[in-house]
Amino acid sequence: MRSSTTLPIWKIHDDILRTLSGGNRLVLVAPTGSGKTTQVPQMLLDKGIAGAKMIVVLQPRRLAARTVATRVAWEREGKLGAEVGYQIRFDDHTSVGTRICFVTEGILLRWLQDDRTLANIGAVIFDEFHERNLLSDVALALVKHLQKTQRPDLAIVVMSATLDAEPVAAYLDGCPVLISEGKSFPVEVSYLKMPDQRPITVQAADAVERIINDDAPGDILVFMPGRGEISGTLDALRGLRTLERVACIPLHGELEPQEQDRAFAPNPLRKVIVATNVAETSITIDGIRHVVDGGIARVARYDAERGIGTLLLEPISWASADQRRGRAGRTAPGTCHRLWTVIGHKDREERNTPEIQRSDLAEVVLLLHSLGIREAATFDWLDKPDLQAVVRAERLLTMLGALRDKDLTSIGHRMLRLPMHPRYSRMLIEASQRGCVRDAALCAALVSGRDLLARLDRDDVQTKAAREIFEDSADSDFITLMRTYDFAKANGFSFDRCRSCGINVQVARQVEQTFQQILNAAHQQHLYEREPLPAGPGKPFEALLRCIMAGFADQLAKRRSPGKTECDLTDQRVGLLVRESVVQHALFFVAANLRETPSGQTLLSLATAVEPAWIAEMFPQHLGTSIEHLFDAQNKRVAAMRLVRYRDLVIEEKSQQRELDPIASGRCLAEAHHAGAFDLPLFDHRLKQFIARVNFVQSTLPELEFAPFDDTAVTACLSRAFNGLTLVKEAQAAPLIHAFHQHLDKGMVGWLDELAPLALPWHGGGTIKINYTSDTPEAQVKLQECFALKKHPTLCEGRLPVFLSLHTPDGKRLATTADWPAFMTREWPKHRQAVAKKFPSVLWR
DNA sequence: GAGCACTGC
Repeated sequence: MRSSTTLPIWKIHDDILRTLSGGNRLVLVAPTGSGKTTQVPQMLLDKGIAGAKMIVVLQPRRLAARTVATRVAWEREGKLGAEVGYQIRFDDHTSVGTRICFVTEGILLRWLQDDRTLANIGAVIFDEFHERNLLSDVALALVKHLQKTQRPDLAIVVMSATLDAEPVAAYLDGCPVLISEGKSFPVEVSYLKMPDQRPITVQAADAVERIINDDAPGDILVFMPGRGEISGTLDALRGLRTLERVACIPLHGELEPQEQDRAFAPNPLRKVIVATNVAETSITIDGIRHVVDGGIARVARYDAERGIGTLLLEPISWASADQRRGRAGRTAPGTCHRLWTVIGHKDREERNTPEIQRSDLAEVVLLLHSLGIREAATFDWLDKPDLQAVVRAERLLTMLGALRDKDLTSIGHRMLRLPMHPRYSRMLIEASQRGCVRDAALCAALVSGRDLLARLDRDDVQTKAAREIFEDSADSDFITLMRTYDFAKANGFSFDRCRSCGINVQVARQVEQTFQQILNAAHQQHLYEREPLPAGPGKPFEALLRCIMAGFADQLAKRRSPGKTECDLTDQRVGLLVRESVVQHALFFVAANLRETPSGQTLLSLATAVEPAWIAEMFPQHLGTSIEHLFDAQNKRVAAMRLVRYRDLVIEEKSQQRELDPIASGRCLAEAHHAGAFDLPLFDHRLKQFIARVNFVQSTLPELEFAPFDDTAVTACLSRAFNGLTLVKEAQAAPLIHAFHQHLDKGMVGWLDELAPLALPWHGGGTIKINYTSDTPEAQVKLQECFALKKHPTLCEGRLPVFLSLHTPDGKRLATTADWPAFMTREWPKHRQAVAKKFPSVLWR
């Protein structure tokens, strides 16, 4: 055996084994360089912790699973795949004798479906758990559940590189926590002295310049949120004011492997690597001594309310910043330059939002159902998912036919055996009915990984032209992808031929593998038996288009007008079809991809043209027909329409003027008026006074129970007035007051005249008019006529005074009063002299 | 008139 007992983790070797001999759970905090990944599984094996069973080590990435397994097999001087093996997608290096097996998270979840008790596994080790991936959270929850129910002998070890172990330990019912040293070097952290408003790219280039001019040796790693910012930083680095020449290298996930290799390869010049989050977790580069941290990252979030994903620029958490800092101390002491202030640091989140709280949960909820867990929302999670997200997942699974009343259906059972999102597995099941399994499997494979086609630069006409040969159908963007794959395959996945069309060869190869795997799985599920249906009179690919619709019917979009990209979706959602889509003309399509931009627009992509009739055939339960009266603004009239809706989205409308309903038509006109579609000249002062008087009496004497007028009541009265009418012209000529009187109970109109009369008797046998349409009832009176008043005039049986607006003989308002006698004694003396002087001909008291 | 980090069966 090639012993590695000098690694720091060996210092707690005895503690680890004592804990696991006495109990079945352990949380192990061990930073990078401790040797935990390679050593802990061997310790468990040599001590016999798992008995004769297998020790499984969960890895978040395929590459890590393979390299670590290789390393451990070498240390134990065995052949890879014998005592020590690994299994990842497309690659199984295990045998009956395998005792330590490194697997990716998806593999363990597959195993769980094949054997709910994991009968041949004695210990599960969760490595890099601090990353909090969706599937590792799910796996831990399920393994804990299993341990508590059928497998108390199963050992669980959660390994985390950060000290933040308390929540996991508490989740595992307060299990022991052991802490190991790492083998890393101190990293000196510095912050901005004050906030800097310049672009982050420029700031980063400045920081790089300072490091170089300080004569601090070693390579530099710069963190940026995305490709745009990376190239911006590289541009800024070209203006570097240093004597030393450096090699500036971009690094992000979309690069071809050989391009990524530049970051690892030795370089005669000092390397300045400008990277996305890949360099935070997935990729480790030796020799980095300095980190420049822009402090922001693109984070995927999921709006469960609307079922739309977003990619947001967000400040990174403390946990992320610490992880990034650590990248500078792997081989020697280093420095970390944070492009934010100490104050700004305090405002940041402590840790990242676990992926389970920002994901579409359809696949997870389906998996849980298959394991007999019907209530995903209240399951025993480390961090609970959003209830809305669970509800949405269940709704989707129900639409897809995988669940019925929360029970797994036979369709659901078959969907579970297919390694893909339930939308696509549903599509495959549909394909088996329509004889296009091959095409559907290819479509699923095409979207299973990274993008097959690289994003086009705005001005890259050459690639754009080369790509147009793939766009031979305007019916689906999937067909374009299929053509692209055909091309790559026909050209033997040649790097050069593919790249000139912007095809990512690596992805194309992966698609080929995925495609074969899916076909095999489909075959095992007997999804391959039906003969292709004879091609009907429909479109080419019609069967496939229908299958795609089966998976995405809830993302049906209706173009607002031909040639435009604005679309209406169900649930009042609105979206824009992306420009690159080939589906630029179809009135209806389903979008396999919905996402929201930071500016709040919903973008629809991966579109497939569909016919409304297909929806009617496939989802009759979501269809509703109704005669509705719609206001036709153009012709200024009511139109009776027969509407067919898929959920709330109108997919068919037909004029049905003969079935016009007089009451509905009147209501439609009234509502159109309320929405401001036309004016009503007969909605005059008299009517407004009537409404105001009723409301006035109601608020002053509520015990009389006058029915007040709000918007709804007004619209109801207008509906009555417009009963049987269809044209705006008719509505405008219709008498209204009677319909408003009917709003009150019989006899109340007369009563109203007493309580809130239109006019009050006045000095010398005349009357004064009362205006009720302002806040309080008010009358304009001549000041000199008021001197005859004994009492202030009132309304509502003396309950409220009329506001008297007192006017001088020239018509100007002098004052307002609700209490004339008081005005006479207190206010009038102040005005008297000036008024008398101005109007000497009047006799003033 | 517009846009995108990273994984995994």
